[in-house]
Amino acid sequence: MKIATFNINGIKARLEALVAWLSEARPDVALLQEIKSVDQGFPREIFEDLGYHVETHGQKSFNGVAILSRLPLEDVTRGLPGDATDEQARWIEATVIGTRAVRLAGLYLPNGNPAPGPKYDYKLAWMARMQTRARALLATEEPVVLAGDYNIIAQDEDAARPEVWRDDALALPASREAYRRIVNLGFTEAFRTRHPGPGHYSFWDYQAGAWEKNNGIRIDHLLLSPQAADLLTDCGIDKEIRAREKPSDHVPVWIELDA
DNA sequence: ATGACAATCAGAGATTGA
Repeated sequence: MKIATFNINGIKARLEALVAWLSEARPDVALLQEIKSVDQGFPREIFEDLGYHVETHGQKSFNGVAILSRLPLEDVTRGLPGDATDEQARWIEATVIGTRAVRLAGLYLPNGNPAPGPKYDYKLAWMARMQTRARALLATEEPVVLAGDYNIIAQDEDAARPEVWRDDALALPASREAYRRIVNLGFTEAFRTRHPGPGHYSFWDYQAGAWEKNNGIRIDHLLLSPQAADLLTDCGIDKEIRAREKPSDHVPVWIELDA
């Protein structure tokens, strides 16, 4: 079972690029972030025609997450628990049924800039809520994958120029600590089990020739419960699609599970 | 210190992103 996470930065703007990547990479499941569309505006028929089930949790203009799956999905839930007043669409869960069932969460973690400030407070509060939900999912002792745009540079080696991120919400000590509190519940960060060391990125800014200079950061992650980590056979980043026409500023990160 | 660049909504330019 191949599971990918991809911040597409707008479904309308990314339709052609997304369809092309799906046709080549052929993930069984694609967890999408920043669809920037309401549910009714998501072009679900295009993906259904490609053989995907489509589940969305959208919002007008901003945010929005979706799951595309060639395998059946069950028990779909929308929204991160813990704050009934939170109207931002950043979390969707579903159980995908392969040779065994895997619980998936697709997430778009708040950016948090500028820090300090209300947006940063929201980011840290959101991460505390995510920690609570992650603990509950771990307690099921089933394969669980938490995948998405974490907006977290976990270590300096995850940035080409770590010094410019030092005071940024993506890399501040409090951000990294909040991320580690989630990981340290007992998750395995999939990419680092296969690819240690610097120079691996999942985002390159549109500005100032960041792609051409390989001035990237690695902020898209897949966290695996112990039962999911047991099933991991491969992990990678589809870096090359960043060089195509009209790309997202993020690229897909994927895992292969024996499930 | 600012803006670069892109997407959205709207129909200009503000807002958001990372």
